[in-house]
Amino acid sequence: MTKSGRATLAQVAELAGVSVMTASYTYNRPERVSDQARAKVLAAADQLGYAGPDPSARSLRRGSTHALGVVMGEHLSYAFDDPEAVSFLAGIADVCADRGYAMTILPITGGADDVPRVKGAAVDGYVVWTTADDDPVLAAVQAMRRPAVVHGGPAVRGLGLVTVDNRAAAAAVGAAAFAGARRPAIVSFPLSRDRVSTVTRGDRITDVLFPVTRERLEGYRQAAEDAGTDWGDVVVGVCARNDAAEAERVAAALLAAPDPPDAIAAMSDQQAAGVVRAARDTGRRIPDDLAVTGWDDSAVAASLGLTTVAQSLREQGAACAVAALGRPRHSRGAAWSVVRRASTRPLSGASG
Amino acid sequence: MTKSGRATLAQVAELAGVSVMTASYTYNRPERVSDQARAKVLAAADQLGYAGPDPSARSLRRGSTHALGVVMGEHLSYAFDDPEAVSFLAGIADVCADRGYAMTILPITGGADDVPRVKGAAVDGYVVWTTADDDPVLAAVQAMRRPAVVHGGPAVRGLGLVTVDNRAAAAAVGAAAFAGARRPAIVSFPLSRDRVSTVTRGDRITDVLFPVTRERLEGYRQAAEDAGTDWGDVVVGVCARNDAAEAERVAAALLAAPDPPDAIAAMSDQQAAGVVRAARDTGRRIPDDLAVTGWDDSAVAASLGLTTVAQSLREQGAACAVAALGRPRHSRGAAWSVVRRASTRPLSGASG
DNA sequence: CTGTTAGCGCGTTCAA
DNA sequence: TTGAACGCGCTAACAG
Repeated sequence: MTKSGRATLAQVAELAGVSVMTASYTYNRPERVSDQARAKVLAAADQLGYAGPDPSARSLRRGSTHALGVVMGEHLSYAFDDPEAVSFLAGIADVCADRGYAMTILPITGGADDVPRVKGAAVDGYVVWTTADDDPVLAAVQAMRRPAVVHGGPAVRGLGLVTVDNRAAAAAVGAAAFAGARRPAIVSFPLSRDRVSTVTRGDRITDVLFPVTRERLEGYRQAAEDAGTDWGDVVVGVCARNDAAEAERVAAALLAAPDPPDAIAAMSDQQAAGVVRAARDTGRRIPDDLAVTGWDDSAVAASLGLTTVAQSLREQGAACAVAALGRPRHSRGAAWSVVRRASTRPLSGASG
Repeated sequence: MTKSGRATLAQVAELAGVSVMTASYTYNRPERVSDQARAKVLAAADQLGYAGPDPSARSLRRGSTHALGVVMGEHLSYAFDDPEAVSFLAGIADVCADRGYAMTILPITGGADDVPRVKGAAVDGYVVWTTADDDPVLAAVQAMRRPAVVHGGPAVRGLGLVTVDNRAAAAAVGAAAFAGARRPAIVSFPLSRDRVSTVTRGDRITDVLFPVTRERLEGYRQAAEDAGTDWGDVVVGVCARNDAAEAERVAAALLAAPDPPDAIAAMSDQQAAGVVRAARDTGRRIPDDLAVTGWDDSAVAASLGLTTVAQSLREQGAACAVAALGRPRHSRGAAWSVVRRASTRPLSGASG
């Protein structure tokens, strides 16, 4: 036994009276070892309480860990509070379980030691959940020179990217949200990692560092302008997180303003659910008094009858994992579609 | 560079014109190296594209990985479909993020190679999600001789255990479920890992290999007998998984029987939600025609007004992680309580 | 089928 | 403050 109380393969071999390689083969290529030798090795291992080759030593020797690193952005524990993030993880898990890879979720907290933590994890590749352009974790992943895929964005040189066309999807669902509306508004994800929550107007928004948020805002802007409203007249409630409760508060604030919106495009079904609650609390009917759209087509969208963007985070997670375990290819273009339900007004026939 | 295209610390040291240890100190104890030497090392590292010490080599040398292994039982991807399991993972994530540990979820599939997969993961300790007495993964974890904690059960020699007193909690919530009932029934988790779904009676159930299921059945049995019903007269619908849709089908079957139940105790709020749907579909009022109880006090319990057992899987996950990262102590006795809502009949004043 | 050699990349130890 | 040697535990490659 070593000082740590753990037996080594060499000790097992010695006790069994065989060479170390015979012992190693017993675990790695049992068919190449005589039954007799194998039995001796296993008996010795049993006697010493040897549980098999040490995984770290094996990884060092083999040059691969059989583990996929997952970087969930900001604070790790939030990932499990966001149902869409959980779907994404499920997709990764599907692939990992299938290929026998461990799924190593890296402990991001938003603090200064995120980078050493990412660099210190023994993994063969990385999947990075949507983050901001200036997230230092991206450079850390890039520096590791292993296969890596970013979900959502930003695009990073050398890393793969799996995402839907957020701008086009936002324009499409925004068209449904803002059809026949005179005062369109937006409930948005945060603009940058400092996650300040604020109410502003379209033309006062600059420096959006989360690419997903930026692209969706661009799509909504186009939809608003197509519907005849200036971007400067579109009120945007920016939330700190993707969360129904906060969206409800922000929506309540918007609806209490002197010139309240009659259509709100949110960035997730969670947020849209909060908007719906705020609308009901102020006695508004949906969609007549307020049209609402979400994003993701989750269970809550179906139950509330929300018009939304359907996409499969689970499939996207799986695609990320597959790419990160092989050659990452830039594969812009996950599937999406707009699901029209009763939370929006009918589109007017012609656009003129 | 090595053949794998990756620079080593030795190469960095050579290029920088310093010894390997100076380069190593640059990364591990920067304060012990002169600014000058450190600058040379970092410049060389930059030039070679060296991303820092190799995690596997470092783990081997240090004897620790800074990663916590998580074994989620059966098929890994189901874990993300069960909201309570996700809460549990969130609790583990809280602790891991706090202590800078990676959270390595091991790829269990229910197949023969689960054991090598568990033994092959480079982790410092294990948290094992509730499983069956005969799950070979338990012996594998035990053989690793590292700190390990089982959630729920079974109790394994040498491993910690974090759980509520399922028997007592089931007896308590069962008392609420079966108060004033003449034909109590149960919707149960699976009995063993083969997960057969079946409808049976209490006295025909033997060999329950999932200890959590077994203990809850014992508690429900006590509650049924206290309410004056023989265990042999209690119908038990066994589901293959913890899932609202399956519970709904099973409940529908129970309710369609000649002598249908007037009270159903389920084993999760998910299941109870399915039972509620089945009850509504057959025009039953709750609790007058059918009393229903769940377990977990999740969001759905509140929204449906379910009487249920409150426990915090998140806290239990955190407790498991803390124990698995330190000395595991047998700590039976996570907190629980019964939350009474409108899905059950009032308890009769006296018992007699 | 079994053994020998030679490291994988790093960090502790001890000496300078 | 820096350096040299050694081994963490294992396995690929090559004999025999």
